[in-house]
Amino acid sequence: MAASPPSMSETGSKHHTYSRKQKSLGLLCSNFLSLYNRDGVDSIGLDDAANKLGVERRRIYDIVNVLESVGVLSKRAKNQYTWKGFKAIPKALAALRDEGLREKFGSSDGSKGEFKVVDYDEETCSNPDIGSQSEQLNPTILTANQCGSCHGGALEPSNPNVMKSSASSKSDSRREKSLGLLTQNFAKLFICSNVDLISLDEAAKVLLGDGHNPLVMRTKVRRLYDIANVLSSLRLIEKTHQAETRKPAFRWLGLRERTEDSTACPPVSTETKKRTFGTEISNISFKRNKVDFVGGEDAKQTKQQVKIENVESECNHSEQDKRPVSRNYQYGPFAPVTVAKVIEQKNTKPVHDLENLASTYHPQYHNQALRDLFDHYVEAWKSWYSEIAGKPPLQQVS
DNA sequence: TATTCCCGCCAGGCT
DNA sequence: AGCCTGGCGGGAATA
Repeated sequence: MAASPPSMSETGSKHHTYSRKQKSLGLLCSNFLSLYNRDGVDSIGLDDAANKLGVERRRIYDIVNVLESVGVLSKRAKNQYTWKGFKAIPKALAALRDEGLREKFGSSDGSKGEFKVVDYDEETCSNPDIGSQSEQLNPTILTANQCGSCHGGALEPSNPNVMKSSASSKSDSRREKSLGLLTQNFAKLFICSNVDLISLDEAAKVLLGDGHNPLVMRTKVRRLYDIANVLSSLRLIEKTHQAETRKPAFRWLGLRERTEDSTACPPVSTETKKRTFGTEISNISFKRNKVDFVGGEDAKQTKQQVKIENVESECNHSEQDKRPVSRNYQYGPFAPVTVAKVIEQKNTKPVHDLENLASTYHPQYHNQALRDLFDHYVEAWKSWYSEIAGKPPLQQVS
């Protein structure tokens, strides 16, 4: 349950303590995005990011890996990443979808919203999975069938059982557990199937196949939390609850929205949602039990329980595609200094870029629904861009 | 009590 | 050898 914000926990009343919310990965990610999502940014140094954000490098790696897996960044060299920006997301997602389909990932079994993770193989790769409780999580079913067709990026041939020849099975094994790959597979759960809502437990099960043991599951779920936090900052997903069970779950937002007019909705104030990442204080490294002297500042987020139920109506955060965090983003006391001035001066991206992109990159889905979906994405982005382009600079909140 | 997820150890790879 | 990466899981904060 992490969903609702308690009210008082982090208020100043807490003289003491450490509040994990202030150091959440999601918040850090939001700050990261705010820091670099602007014109003129091309490369990002990890040290620089760590310094500016006041966190250790280790945390930056987590963020960067997830962002890279959805296209926002790409690695340029050691310690250096290239900022691709949000505009790269549609393409990255489309590629994932395409790839997932090729892998038959998430092919639905006809019935309803269920995904069924492939018995991937069919010809080349035999289904490895499950047998061994040997412990190793069976390399994700998803990746397993990438043999051969896999291409660079985070998607690599994986399952050692399947691709046994590989010399570096060790590093393959490491890679197949990588946060980046897991992120992509997690995203595929949504974009390659009609699943709209899934709990991290379920996601872990799906991603692990059936032969999971509890420890492996637990670890995987922890990672999924990390990923979910970052994706939430990107507003690619949002946290809600499953209707009946009330179990916490994540809903895919993707790039939809705005299609069905959501103009009425208030811009997604990042602060309206429960533990929405990205709204609170920035990260800095205080030890867990150290005094939390920033406490009071962010307290104000009185949140309301997420109204999950009305899922869709949830006004679509028209903002979502408006791109996350960057605008009306709030920093806490440790906000990167450079950000404030920067935020307001970024918003003009030519729509035609999008058009080019759309026309150059128009995957040939065999399935009409998918084609529509792609077009849908593109439209959403176009309107977002044009909207921004026509607006005066935003104001910095706080 | 269960869920969420920060934190930092430490192994593997690279320079 | 030293630095960079990043998997991993303990255990504390939160719900």
